[in-house]
Amino acid sequence: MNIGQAAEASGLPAKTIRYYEDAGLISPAARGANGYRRYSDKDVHRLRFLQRARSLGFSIQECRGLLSLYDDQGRASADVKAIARDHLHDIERKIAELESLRAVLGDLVEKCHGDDRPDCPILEDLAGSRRNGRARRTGGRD
Amino acid sequence: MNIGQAAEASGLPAKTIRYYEDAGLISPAARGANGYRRYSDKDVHRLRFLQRARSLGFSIQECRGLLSLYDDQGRASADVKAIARDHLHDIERKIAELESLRAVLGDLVEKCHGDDRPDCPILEDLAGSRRNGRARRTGGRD
DNA sequence: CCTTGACCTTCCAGTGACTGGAAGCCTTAT
DNA sequence: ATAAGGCTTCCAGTCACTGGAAGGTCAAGG
Repeated sequence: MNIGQAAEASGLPAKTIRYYEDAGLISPAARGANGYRRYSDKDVHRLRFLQRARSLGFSIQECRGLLSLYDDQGRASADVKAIARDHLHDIERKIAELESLRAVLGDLVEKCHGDDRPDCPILEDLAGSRRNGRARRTGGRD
Repeated sequence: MNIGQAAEASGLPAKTIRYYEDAGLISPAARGANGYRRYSDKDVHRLRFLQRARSLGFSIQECRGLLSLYDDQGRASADVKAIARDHLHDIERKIAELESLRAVLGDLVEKCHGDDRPDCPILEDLAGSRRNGRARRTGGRD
């Protein structure tokens, strides 16, 4: 099948499939006499693997690792688990960060009366007038 | 003061300050006879505003809006609140997405025994063998 | 006066993972 | 013949920086 069908079947845009080829995630597709890429069911299976892995938030690098383990019949499941667990921790860290942002922002949004008057606790916080309850940490970068 | 001091005082890297100037977030800094940028306390205050807003996850576009409201004495706090609330909703959407990922991944990680044998529920899931409890949706993009 | 080092300048390239678009070839149907 | 739709390549843009190269400036020390 051509790239369009492979895209349809895998759930990945054709552009993304070409990109994955460029990026070395998949080996260069076979070509027909007209120069079009041709995909087998096996290729599509691999593309779907990628689609699923990406939808779970694995990076391209992680997908590389997962695919190479998938191909390796002698793999240790511990290696797969390690990749997944690392990724899980990443996600948990991001959730924690976002929840802290949500707490602060939710607070500020709640405090702002949101009418046509100009005074606004949100701007006051941003401007660094720290005489509203919330403590301000210096530093504290990612 | 020079850009180094301004960076120190605002918590933003010098590179970022130059970038903000380029991006039109702040007006071009005054220059000394040597061509160095010079910053007043007022400039630093603005930089700190940006630092704080960015640390709350506001995009550059949103910072533009917040700054212009900050400058506008006749603003309506409702406009500030709208920006903040939109951003809050963004954050909440992201949290929800990540939590759903966490649920799936946590499940998979838990199921994988993680030893030196090759069979692995994580890879099975990615490969689309859907005979492990979890239902699979087709589509379901962002 | 010269050097060293820290600081500043500009400009260009790279990040991650695509996405959009231009310019042009291939195929099929009318 | 022509129009459509699909395919090809390549280039640029996204977002918010970040790193690095090449070079100018400044203060201190020998």
